[in-house]
Amino acid sequence: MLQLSKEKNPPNPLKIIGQVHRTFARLVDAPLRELEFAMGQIPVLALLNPTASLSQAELARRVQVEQPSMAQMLMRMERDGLVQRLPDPTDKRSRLISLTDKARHRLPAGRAVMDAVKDKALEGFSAAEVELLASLMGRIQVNLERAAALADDGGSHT
Amino acid sequence: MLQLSKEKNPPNPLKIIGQVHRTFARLVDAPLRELEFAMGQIPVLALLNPTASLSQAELARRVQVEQPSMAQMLMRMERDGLVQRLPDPTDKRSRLISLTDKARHRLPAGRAVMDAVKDKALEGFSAAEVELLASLMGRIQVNLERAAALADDGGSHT
DNA sequence: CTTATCTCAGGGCCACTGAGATCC
DNA sequence: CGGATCTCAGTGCCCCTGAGATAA
Repeated sequence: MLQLSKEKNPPNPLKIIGQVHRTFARLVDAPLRELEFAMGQIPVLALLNPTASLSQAELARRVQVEQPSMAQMLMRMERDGLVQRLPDPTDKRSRLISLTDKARHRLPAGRAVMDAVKDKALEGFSAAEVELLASLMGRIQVNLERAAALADDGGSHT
Repeated sequence: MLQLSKEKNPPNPLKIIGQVHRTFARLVDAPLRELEFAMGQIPVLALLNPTASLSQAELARRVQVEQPSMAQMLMRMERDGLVQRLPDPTDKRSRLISLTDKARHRLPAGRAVMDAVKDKALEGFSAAEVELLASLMGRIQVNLERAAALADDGGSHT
């Protein structure tokens, strides 16, 4: 049971990625909550910033979420006065989503929260290391998205 | 406003970490579901594997979750026949959690699912790159946990 | 009495599937 | 008609706080 050998288990980056994500989320949650933001909303807010008007379907595509998931999130955001949905003059099915003044004013503070925790996370990293990390993570994301695409339309043909 | 320059925005690894985590979760979710596992349960199963008996509080500490969160997760796992709670003979408050045969039998398959997607994610990575990535991520996790600890007990004394 | 363990109650977020209405 | 857009209804998972019961 001693296992003195220097833990030769191959390191598992995916595992640590999960932990980092959760810890980051926990740190960012409370301060964002005070701005009436939630972490998952930040990408949506960024897409609409400052005066863009996108449809629900378009937002879902960009954030890579199913449409009902996006609908639900926009409901919460509308409830909290962050976005408004205006009828699309060119397509009666669709409504165009845009930021409210409130969201526009608070978004910088939200970004600041995210950045502050990000900076803490990257403390002690050189610019080169940050770039290297981003590059490695980017490759992983590409790999996973390819696998996800295959699972979607390639998994059914047999 | 054109910003033709090749997006010189400093790369943000934390952002990509979130995306990777979500994509990974989506890929792993369906196959795990068939084994009646959920992704968040894997760490718990691993801690109990193969014949450990831990208390709810201990599990919560190890997985870094609040106790009621762990209680709820264990409820789902007990409902699905993955764990059992036996009275702790030495402490009448506590119950000791352990794996059922079913969970023990299926855990290897669950691990295989995780590993397969992990391998896809790391396709094209050299062993050195994997190790490097794990090391960088490990440093981030240390930084974030330090920040979390400060936020907990250091944030109240002023 | 203080502390630890667990339960109960309630809330919030994020994500999904399936079924339908409406409009292009 | 086929396809796109959005809504509605129902599920599931994971996480949290706050308030209590009970035992160490």
